[in-house]
Amino acid sequence: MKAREIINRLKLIEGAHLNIKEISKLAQVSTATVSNVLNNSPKVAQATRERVLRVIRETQYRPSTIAKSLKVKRTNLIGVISEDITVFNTPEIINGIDEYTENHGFHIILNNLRLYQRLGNHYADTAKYRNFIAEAVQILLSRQVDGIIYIGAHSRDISGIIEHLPVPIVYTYCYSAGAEDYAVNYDDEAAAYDAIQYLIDAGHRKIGVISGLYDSLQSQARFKGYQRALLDYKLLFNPAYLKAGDWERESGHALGKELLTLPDPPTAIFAMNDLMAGGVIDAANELGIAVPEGVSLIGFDNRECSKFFAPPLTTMALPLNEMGKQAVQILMNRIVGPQSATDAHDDRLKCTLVERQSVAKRVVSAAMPG
Amino acid sequence: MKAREIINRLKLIEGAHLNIKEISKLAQVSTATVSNVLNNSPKVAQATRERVLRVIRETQYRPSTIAKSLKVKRTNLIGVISEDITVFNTPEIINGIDEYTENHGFHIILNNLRLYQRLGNHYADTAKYRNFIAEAVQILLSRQVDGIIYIGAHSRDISGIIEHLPVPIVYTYCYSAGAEDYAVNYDDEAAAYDAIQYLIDAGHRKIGVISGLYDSLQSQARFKGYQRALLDYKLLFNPAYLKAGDWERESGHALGKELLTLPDPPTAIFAMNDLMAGGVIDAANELGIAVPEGVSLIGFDNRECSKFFAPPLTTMALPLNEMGKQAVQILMNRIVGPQSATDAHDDRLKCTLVERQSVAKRVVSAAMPG
DNA sequence: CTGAAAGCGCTTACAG
DNA sequence: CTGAAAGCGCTTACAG
Repeated sequence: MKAREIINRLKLIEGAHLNIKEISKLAQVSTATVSNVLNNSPKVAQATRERVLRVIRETQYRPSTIAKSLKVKRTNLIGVISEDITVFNTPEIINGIDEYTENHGFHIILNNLRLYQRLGNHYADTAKYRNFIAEAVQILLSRQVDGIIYIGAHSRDISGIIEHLPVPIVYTYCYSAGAEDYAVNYDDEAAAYDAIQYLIDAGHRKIGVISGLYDSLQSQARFKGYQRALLDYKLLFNPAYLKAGDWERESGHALGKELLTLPDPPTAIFAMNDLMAGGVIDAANELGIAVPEGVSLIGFDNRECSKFFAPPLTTMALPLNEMGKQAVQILMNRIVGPQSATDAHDDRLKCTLVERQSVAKRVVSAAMPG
Repeated sequence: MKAREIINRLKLIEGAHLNIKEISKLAQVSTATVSNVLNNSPKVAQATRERVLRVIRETQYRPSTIAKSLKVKRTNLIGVISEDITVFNTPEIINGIDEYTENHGFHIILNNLRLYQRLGNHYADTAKYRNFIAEAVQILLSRQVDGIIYIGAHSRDISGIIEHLPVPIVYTYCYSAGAEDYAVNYDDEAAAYDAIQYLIDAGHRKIGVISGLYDSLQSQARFKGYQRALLDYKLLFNPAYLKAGDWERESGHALGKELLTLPDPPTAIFAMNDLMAGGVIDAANELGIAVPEGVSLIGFDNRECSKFFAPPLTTMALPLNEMGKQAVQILMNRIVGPQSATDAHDDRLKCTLVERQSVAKRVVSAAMPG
């Protein structure tokens, strides 16, 4: 068989890739026909198609995506810029992106900014920052990506850092307020509301809060959710129950202690992240107060470690996977049709409570609403 | 100015990319010359170079990597296949890869197998497994990657799963015993040796061990390191001090209890991962034994949660970042010169102990060696 | 030092 | 239904 011969000869050449021309010769058709069967064009006769397919199979021919991309001006490649892939949120978001792209013939080219590693705690050093991002964007563009997803290391506004782009971009785990920008995040306010509601449903009326850095977007939004829940359930806001932390475990420890040693201490505490919730557990242990019997506790983030706390922490899980999926979905809509108007510019996905063992039910007088 | 006019006209076209031909016209040279300045060829006159450079700057021209790749048959793209990016080891390894590639003009195209998500606890289901991997490899090859890095989700032998490839591949966080294969991992035996040595140096003579699954490569290698340290320090191996766990926290709890309730209990325990070390802490708490005063404890992996244990856990840190760097370095050596013979086929990097607060010093009689 | 031309491996009107 | 040919945006001998 002639084909076999040629194949065998080609196999001898180290790492030889066949091209469409060689396939067309082996199948005795034109390259156009090979291309047509490759792309499932209906206009090729069944017999011809089968002949070509057989040659492709036998030669294990793999068409060059590169060459195709050059011609069709579409790479089916999306650039993912992550501020820092070692931050807990990022891998899951990438996982979500990847799941979607894989099912749609797209692939990811990753550009990891390594912000924490390079900037340490000066990750807010905007000048360097801008440069890193601009570079990453240029690199991705020269690779002809069809679109870009930008994954923040923590929620904040990065409006105006990335200038007008020839391809669509969507932000996730960060905000951008430009009129044309799309961002997908989770709904901090609703999540806080749900957490408080859960505590109220469990019979708690005196609910302390340890916030993150007071001026952060998240702290503000979550505080709003807290207030709204109080309002809806006709509970009084007691300012003594509100403590502003800094996201670190130690602040949960210190502020937890303050809360728990109040003359009329809260029966439940909402810590705005799991780390600070861990600090509250430390404080409770020191004071000989059992969690959840003495004080109930609810965290935020569903960090891996939270399930190893003693007791395992009830906490709000972030919809990380979904954020990735949603981001890439919006991006792909914009790639195919730039004006698919149905997508939200500022999408906020729901968090879900994961119930573990840090919240206890309290009996409450029947007169209470809710 | 003529250039300006043309540029402005071009800017009007939505998302228009300039190409080398247009640049050559604007600079009044041939495309060959533009290409030469782009590639820093020395054979272009200074004046010409500057003229071209200026046009490039003014137009913000970005050469197409795609087109270049097609011509030079090199994409400077390396394919990264991760078994599961949400597993704790993977992001750091990718971080290391990325750091190296970025400095060498290479980029990463990521293919995440999502094994845990798709196979659940059946991640050893080799049939499906093989398929996923084979697919990923084909996809990466059709994208013309110059090489592949395969990141395992846990150390194990995956020899023979990936067949002969037209591009080099290096494995990390898993083994492949093929004669032509390269793998980079960490040195389990040395790490265990170092951990035990550390305990011995701190004055411990009765050292318990909780291994992972007994038949895993890691457990075996680490057990060897344990034995060797005992031997070197002339300590007797007491079989009662060896317990085989299953990597889960609960087994650390149960086996820790067994160890601590022995008639002559160990004064220190080496748990082969942080999760089981956490279980030992649980056991100690239940028995009213303080860590490290009552029993010293050392873990393995330096998982993020280990620093939140009470007390913060002393543990072996995995050289994840370095593994990524080393893997890509070997890969790049093989890409440029397939026969760079100096690289180890089975590279094992050193772990480093991170000292926290779970190990206490013990006074030991002067007669003891070491 | 510079340019004309061929070619990388595909796709896509277009003609037949 | 099939094929010849042009072209995507680069690079690279080669000639001058």
